[in-house]
Amino acid sequence: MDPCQFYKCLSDETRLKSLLIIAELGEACVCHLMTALAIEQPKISRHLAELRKHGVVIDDRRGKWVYYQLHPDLPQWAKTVIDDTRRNNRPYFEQALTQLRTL
Amino acid sequence: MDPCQFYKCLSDETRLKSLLIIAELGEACVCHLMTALAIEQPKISRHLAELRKHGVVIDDRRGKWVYYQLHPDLPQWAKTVIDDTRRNNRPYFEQALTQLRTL
DNA sequence: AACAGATATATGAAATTTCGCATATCAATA
DNA sequence: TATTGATATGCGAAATTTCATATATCTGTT
Repeated sequence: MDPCQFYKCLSDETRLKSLLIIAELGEACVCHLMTALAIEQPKISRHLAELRKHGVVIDDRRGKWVYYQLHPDLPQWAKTVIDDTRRNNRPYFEQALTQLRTL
Repeated sequence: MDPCQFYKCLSDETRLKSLLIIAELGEACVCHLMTALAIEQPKISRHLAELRKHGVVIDDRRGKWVYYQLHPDLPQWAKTVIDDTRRNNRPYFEQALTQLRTL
């Protein structure tokens, strides 16, 4: 995992918030992230594809839904970075979590 | 410190390697970074200006040289991210450190 | 097989980032 | 103050990223 490439993955609001939500909940499907972030489906799919392409997440199709999780082989330092960010920036994605609970 | 903005700062090779070198050594001046990374002066200066603009580093002029350090008010989580990256990706910037020692 | 819901991808335009080169600024010293 | 070494910035071109829209794919159901 090239650190610069990893940080490019985190350097977009849609991707970063998606990752933080996925890390917080353990997993999230596309329709959840659409609601949480209030964005269009192609946009979230394209950003998730980017994260998948670089080994940051894996996808898991269950029927019509596709669930995303952090990649289990993500290096420990990268997991630590995500977790550190998640625990210390709650206000950054709190509203997305709140929106998600309306489902 | 907006986490997405912070990661944008880390998402360029010149900026990331500069930051890791600065974190490793405590401080570094522009001419050191030019040698370490083998890049032109205007390029390194512009990237350092970007880091300064977003509160990631501070500059300290001593005579003709300008030394850069991590911003002392950088949030702890951000310092932890940089340090975690530095300790676990030594090969990523090892050659730059080696080049630096030739001075 | 036809259909509907959920997700992925193709494509071209718009926005942003990065770069190279020229030039400006700043500090020490002759 | 003229000069030199070190660093910063202005600017247009090139490269990269992001987006909206349309369309394709995949799955479960009728």
